[in-house]
Amino acid sequence: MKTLKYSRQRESIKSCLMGRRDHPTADDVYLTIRQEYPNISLGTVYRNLNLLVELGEAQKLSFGYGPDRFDADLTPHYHFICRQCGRVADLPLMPFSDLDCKAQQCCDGAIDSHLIYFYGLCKACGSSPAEYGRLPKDGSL
Amino acid sequence: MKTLKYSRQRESIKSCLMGRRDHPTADDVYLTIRQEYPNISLGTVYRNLNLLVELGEAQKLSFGYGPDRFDADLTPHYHFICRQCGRVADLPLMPFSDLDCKAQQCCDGAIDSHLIYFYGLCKACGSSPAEYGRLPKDGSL
DNA sequence: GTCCCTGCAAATCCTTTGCACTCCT
DNA sequence: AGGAGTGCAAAGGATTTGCAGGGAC
Repeated sequence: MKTLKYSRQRESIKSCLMGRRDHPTADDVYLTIRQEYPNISLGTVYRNLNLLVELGEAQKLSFGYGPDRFDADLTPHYHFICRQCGRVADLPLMPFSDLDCKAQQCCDGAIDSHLIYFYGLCKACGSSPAEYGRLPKDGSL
Repeated sequence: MKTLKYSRQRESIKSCLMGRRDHPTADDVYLTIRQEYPNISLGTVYRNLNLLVELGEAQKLSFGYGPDRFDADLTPHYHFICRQCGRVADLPLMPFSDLDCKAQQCCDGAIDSHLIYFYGLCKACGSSPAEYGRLPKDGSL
């Protein structure tokens, strides 16, 4: 088992992530941290974000559109993803505290957590559905 | 709006996906289809899998470990992912038919579906947790 | 004939990794 | 001193895309 050693960069990444309610990508975090530590590298950001996830201090959100997002908000909440513009929004309600227990009953392994993603069209996109529902190619996630 | 035109490849990809209960990656599908159409290209497989998803005839599963998976089983069921070995298993129970409605109440957009991922350690991995819970580097997903 | 679809290869995007060096402890 | 963490750059993996030719309608 490895021993964790303090690093300013990790501390900064952690507090950056905890301080925002949007769902930043690794690159978003990188751009922010760079204001304080201009020499930090994207690799370091990835390494530390992954570490935070492994330590259970953050969640990684992968919902199928664009790069992964990170979320330090560990209170029960779920996410809504717009199929068209890719926007990610919190859904504050529904603390399904017994969901893991229910799932456990039909599962061989030991469940410790779950993630729920809701998909649809956000208000802005609902009136103008794209062909096939394809996402735009620009980075407007 | 584009008009769809028939193609043998798309038909084969679709029936391949509908015929299997595992959760194949694009490459898995590619390797299978190649037995029937040795000249098919991976790009075509990706194009058609994405098309099937856009048409609502398949789901793309992105849960944060390894490449995306595809699933043509649209009946209500959720997935369990082993944090250590990356195995993906169906959880047959829990048809939360009212979940979208509940979520709709705290959401601006128009929800049309949801995906639930349960995480934990599968039976085989449960007895030997990895350091930090890191996944193995080999492709054993 | 027109336009969609394909195969191929190159390009792109995201993420991880090797290495030499630095910073904690 | 020892070893974990960093910056940099290169590598890696997954997915998309441009283009010329082939197939559906």
